[in-house]
Amino acid sequence: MPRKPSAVDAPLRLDNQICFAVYSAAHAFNRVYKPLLDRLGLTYPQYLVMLVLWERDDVPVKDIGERLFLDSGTLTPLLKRLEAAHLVRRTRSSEDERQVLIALTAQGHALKEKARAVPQSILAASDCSVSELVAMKDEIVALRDRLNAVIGE
Amino acid sequence: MPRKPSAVDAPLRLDNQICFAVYSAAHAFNRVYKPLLDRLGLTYPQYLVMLVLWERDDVPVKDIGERLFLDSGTLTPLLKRLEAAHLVRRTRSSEDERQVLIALTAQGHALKEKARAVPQSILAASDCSVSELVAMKDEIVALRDRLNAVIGE
DNA sequence: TCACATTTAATTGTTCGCAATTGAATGTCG
DNA sequence: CGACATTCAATTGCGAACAATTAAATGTGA
Repeated sequence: MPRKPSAVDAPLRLDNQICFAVYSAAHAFNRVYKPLLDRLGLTYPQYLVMLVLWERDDVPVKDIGERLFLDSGTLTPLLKRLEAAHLVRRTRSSEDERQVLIALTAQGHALKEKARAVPQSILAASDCSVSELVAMKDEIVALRDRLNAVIGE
Repeated sequence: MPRKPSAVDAPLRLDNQICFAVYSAAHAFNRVYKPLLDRLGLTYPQYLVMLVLWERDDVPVKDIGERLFLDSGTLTPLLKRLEAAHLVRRTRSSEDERQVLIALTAQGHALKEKARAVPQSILAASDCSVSELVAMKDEIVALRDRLNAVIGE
């Protein structure tokens, strides 16, 4: 009969790590998105920033960062690349000169229409019902929020 | 009464993206792991490599890559850093000189004992029962595998 | 008003992650 | 055996991600 793997080692086994499940799923998503986003000329993090801006633009960098859990060290160069691609404009706020406001250009707004094809393709690749995906998403968000609550306490 | 948000925009809303749930959960995990792994002198991806090697070492780079879904472009420099930290040894296989075998040093083996404290802390931070976490992990792995199946077809 | 703390982006340096390419070793087929 | 393809690791270049620091603008309290 097959030898049972040591029980004391179970907590350190790779396949028992939920963090690795999440980590590897994130990379899998990235690889599925890649060819879709190439057509839009966006990377995946850039796509996330555009999602935020398509909901509401003319917002400070900080707001985008809070929404995506990213800091200026990540966002500043990313936003400069979006500016170089003529998708956004970066302007100092006149009320508070510490803030840099990010606004969509006409091109940036227009890209939203091309982007509508993306979620459909992702749904198809997930090979899963919408309701199942929504349930999973809610569970993962709840876990994420519990993890974030522990940070900095 | 509050205006209902446009239904056509729902698929592009950030909070409806399961990919963003996964992406942001992965970053949240990373932030929770950071202080724990700092004590071991490891980054999170380095920790994953060590988990693989603690199960079985003296394996080629390729095997580690298949296990973690990473390629040599990521692993080669990472393994060189682990070697510089005296946790692994990198040796060309004599049977097949294309392969580089990764073996743990005594220090690398010893670090496993210190690492046993990590999963407990993560479980506590998750604020969730083991059975719930296992169920979520299995769902996420199944989704990941479906996504990976779509890639390259 | 003035010293001081806080906020906001930007910058620097290190480590991933991946595409694309290279070069050496090995396999395969005529 | 010999041309050819394949495999494997390493390399290069670019774009995140984050810690730590900096600098400027703003807020606060004596």
